[in-house]
Amino acid sequence: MKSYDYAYRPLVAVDCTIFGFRNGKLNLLLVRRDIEPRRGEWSLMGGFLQAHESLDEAAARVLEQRTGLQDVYLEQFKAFGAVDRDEAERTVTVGYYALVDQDEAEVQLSSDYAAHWVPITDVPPLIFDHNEMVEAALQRLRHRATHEPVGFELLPEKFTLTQLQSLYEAIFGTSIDAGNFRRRLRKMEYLQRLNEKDTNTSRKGAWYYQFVPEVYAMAKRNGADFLLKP
Amino acid sequence: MKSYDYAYRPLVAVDCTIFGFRNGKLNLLLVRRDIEPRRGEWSLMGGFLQAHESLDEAAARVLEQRTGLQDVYLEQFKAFGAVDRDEAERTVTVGYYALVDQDEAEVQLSSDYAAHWVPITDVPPLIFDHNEMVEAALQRLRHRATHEPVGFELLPEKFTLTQLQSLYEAIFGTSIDAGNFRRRLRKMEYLQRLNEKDTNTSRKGAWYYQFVPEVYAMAKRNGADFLLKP
DNA sequence: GCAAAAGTGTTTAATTTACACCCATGG
DNA sequence: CCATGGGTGTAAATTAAACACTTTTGC
Repeated sequence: MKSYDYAYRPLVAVDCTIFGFRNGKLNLLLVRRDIEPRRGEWSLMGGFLQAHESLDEAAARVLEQRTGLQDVYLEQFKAFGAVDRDEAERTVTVGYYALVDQDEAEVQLSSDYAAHWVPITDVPPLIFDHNEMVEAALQRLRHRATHEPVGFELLPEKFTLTQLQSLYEAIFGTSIDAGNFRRRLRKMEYLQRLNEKDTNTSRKGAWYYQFVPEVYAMAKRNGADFLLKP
Repeated sequence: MKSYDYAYRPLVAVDCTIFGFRNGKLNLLLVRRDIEPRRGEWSLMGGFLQAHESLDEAAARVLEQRTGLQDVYLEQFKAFGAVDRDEAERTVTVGYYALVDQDEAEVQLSSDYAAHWVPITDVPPLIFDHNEMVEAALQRLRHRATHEPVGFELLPEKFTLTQLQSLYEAIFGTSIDAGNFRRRLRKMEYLQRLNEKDTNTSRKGAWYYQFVPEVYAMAKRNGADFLLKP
């Protein structure tokens, strides 16, 4: 039974801004667009909403179809609805950003996806309003990363505090005092030090750490909250 | 020239969570729904996106058509896209919240709009996922109000510091130390004291203040930023 | 004069900041 | 033995929290 008798139905899409981290740089995963118009130009990964899925599910599906990645951190950040934003046909799109472990992602990414990582500091011109979307996604990521422990999604399971600092410096584009940064981390019981060192970058070796979601959940229930200002 | 050959086109709507402030209470403007299904039940103000307008424009139009209000603060906070959120037909809706001066709004609101203010602490069951939307809008308002000077949108042009404090207490549902609150405000040059007192609530009278956007814009360029934690 | 809201000041504790310093080790 | 990244400690400065205090004025 239909009660709404409106003719106007725009297309609805989702677009994913996919962040990765490697060698101290925050990166973005872009693809060459494979349909007209603008075939071959740089674009975020997107797709149209289907009848059987929610927006969140659509974003996860697009991500999996195009990269093979599952169970990644995904957050909606904004809907974009300018009349002419898509030159071919009116399309309202909902922007999501994803945080992936770039090392792991690389394994999944088969070459025919035509996907490429580019540093966030050097994003090429993208189709439509995608550059604007990237900017909005980054802003949201910055905010989320200061207030919630989502940064870990960009790192491997095991990471050193120096890596973590480097990540935050990349996200915020600033440099951080190592002493102060580490002191704050030391108070977070949900950051568990492992009995293993990373000896790749120094003679002394750096302890590996691990984020333990269960401990964080408990700390949160007790009123503690995550805060890492740049 | 159409390049996309997809059949699935959901309806796209916008819904407005309208906040007002009166007598120390943060309120929400609700309407009785005037179409089936769920005719007569409490609902946010919404409407369908039209061909010629952006999402932002649609939200402003819906607000004006239903309340007569123009030039109000409107911010998009989230898109909602669960498959069955609207029982009649698949509809993706984009949530906006509005901040209005309730005194001014009351003048505009003609009675046949069937609109009613209810305190945010006592929101009745709403249709579909509208209660969830209200919760999300409130969260966003709380965040915005701590980091940007948007609270003033809920007050008349001239207001006292006591009113401002009461507003923040209502937004956050906490009580605030008057001394500390005022000390922080004293440092904000863009809060200008007028040569006029409000004598309605005390024998001594309280100075009226005014928010001066130009001065704030300049302060912001110089790196100052607004911060009012609850 | 006194109640009650408006408004100021002061003391103490907690955080932040900047930096100096020690540690471990492969070459 | 020393250069280098890893890691700790601390003093000074800033900010936040709690609360005592003064001011004004209609009744």
